[in-house]
Amino acid sequence: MATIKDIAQYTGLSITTVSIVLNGKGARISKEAIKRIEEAKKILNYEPNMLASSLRKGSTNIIGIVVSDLHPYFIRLAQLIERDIAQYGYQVLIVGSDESDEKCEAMIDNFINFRVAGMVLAVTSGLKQRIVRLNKQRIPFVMIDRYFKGVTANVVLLDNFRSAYNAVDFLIKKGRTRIATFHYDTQMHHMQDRMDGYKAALKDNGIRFNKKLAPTISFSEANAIEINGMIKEMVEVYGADAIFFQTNRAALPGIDAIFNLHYKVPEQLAILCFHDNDFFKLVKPSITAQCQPLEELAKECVNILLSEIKGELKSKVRRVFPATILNERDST
Amino acid sequence: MATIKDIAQYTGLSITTVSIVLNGKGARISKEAIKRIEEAKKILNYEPNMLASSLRKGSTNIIGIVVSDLHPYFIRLAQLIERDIAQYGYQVLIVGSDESDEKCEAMIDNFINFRVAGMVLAVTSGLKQRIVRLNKQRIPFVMIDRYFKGVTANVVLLDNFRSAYNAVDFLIKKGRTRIATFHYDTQMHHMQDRMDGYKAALKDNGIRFNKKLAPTISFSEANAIEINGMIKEMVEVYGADAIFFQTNRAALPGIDAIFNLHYKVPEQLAILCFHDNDFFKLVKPSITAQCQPLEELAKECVNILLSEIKGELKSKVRRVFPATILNERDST
DNA sequence: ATGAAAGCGCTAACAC
DNA sequence: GTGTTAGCGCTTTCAT
Repeated sequence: MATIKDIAQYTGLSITTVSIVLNGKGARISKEAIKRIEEAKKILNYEPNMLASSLRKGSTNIIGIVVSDLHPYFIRLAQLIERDIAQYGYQVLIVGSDESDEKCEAMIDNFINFRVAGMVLAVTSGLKQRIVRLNKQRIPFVMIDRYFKGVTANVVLLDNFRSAYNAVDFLIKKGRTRIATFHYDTQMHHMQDRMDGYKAALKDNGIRFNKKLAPTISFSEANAIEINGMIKEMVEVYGADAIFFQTNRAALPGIDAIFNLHYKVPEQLAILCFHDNDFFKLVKPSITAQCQPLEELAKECVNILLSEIKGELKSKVRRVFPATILNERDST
Repeated sequence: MATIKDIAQYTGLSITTVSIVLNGKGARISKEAIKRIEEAKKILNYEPNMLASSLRKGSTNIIGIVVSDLHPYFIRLAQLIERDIAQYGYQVLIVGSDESDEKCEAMIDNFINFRVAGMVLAVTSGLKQRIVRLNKQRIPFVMIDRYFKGVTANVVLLDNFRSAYNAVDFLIKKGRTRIATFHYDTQMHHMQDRMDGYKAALKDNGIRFNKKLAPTISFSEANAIEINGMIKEMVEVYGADAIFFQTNRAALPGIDAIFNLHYKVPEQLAILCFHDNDFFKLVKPSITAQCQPLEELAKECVNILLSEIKGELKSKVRRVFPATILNERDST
């Protein structure tokens, strides 16, 4: 593949001149030289080698995003981040770890090895030590949605406690008293916050927390058969009159189960999901869900990242975004 | 950030020795040296610089995937490709062009600038010349799903003609005679193939093609209001008794419209989609859709890419995958 | 078993 | 306006 050296030889100019022109800093170079260089570039099918230029410059213009899963929520977030940060000349690359600690860590390492300018991380639960080490490595990064207690780092997240609280409170105000949910077998604080919000809303409304209405399931995978059985038990044995799905990974098989069991929604059983989805308005009855302030999350990520890259950030930032609005539909 | 030079200084060994050990080729290096190097690596928080090593080696281990849109179909495909090609030591990076020619071309350029080992491309319609140039640049790549007539390149795709043919034939066998669809305003051959399959199935069953039942809409964006109006006209003016959605971008607002218009599905109007979606079985009535041989597509992509990278491919390959199976549900 | 040195393609400080 | 040169961090050939 052609190099600037080839262009220099072809045009009879020096490497420097070629480099200056190719980088658009050709103000002080003669029109004649510029023309010849542009011509040679086309003819030789020149493609700049970012490995070389980034190595030399000591940095890339890439922002690496590692998310736990490539679901629509994170894809959308990445697109918003991309849109915002493109103005500053950065490109965005997104990878998904499938909730695997090993993959997540490997992906972070890969980004570092490629000397990305910064990272946005929605990490898996086992990454605490890696995040601590990231700080030592002085690499600009922002955690998103997920964080670790006792670890100082920039973090941007939803108010998971408040969102869950509001959701459950909403159901109670609608007259529901036996609100079921799934408890996830994870150490991730964002999930614990949601569970705490659920419990707090019950308590503030004088309803006792009932463990039978919050059975534990796997966070990283949804076993449809297991979920089906649990829902049947919640409703038929423990009299659940509403289900609050904290994740869509469980909501999809869950809603499928509810429909197959032919419970009357919302009369017998109300449904409310933490995250919205395009299809929730298509389903009959349509599903009530919360909608997240993704734009603000993205904007804040970009702000923090840019300050961190420029070295303007004196101390780490923690931003929590207000509880989410409810898209009320037929299921509640 | 620490370099191998730092490790060399710290351990008192040479750069060469450190490099050999860090690359796991330390068979001929003393245990003692290896131990000291591993230790220094931890203490100094060393991270290899891929920019430098790739520059030196002349290649990266990255496979770049550019897709027209980050929807579930391509995400899934990318995951399958990743799984298959990881065994050969490659990593996968996926980006979406949002059906924009400029972004698509810029993303390909970026990958080339980073000297990816190969690319998988589902390009936008204006990229014909760029693909021609890619061939000249001798970069290993495989086109997927989308291709250009008259351009020699590796391509792996669904049998779009056959799939559409089978879908429409299926509807006819079910007794439908006035099958509507949307015609897309794009030059992409994969879409034209689908349209041709639609027409051929009608013809083979003795049904005349009716332009009123195949109005033209934008390929890259779905205007819900426009689609709503068109469906109303198809059904109420031109008596459509079935709709074949060739893309899910149109299917989502389309199905929404059908439900809102309260047509009886499938009695009055049958629905069939080219691509499946997790939610199609949740919707009432559930939506019949085709399912694509994604595993095979991914596997073939990987095979071709690996051969191309190794330089084993004598001539370009074109692989068309058999018509897709139908997931029959309540909407037909 | 270990080291010296060249060079991958590029940028930038400096010289003319 | 244009050229010379050093060096980014690494791998690899060739010595020792």
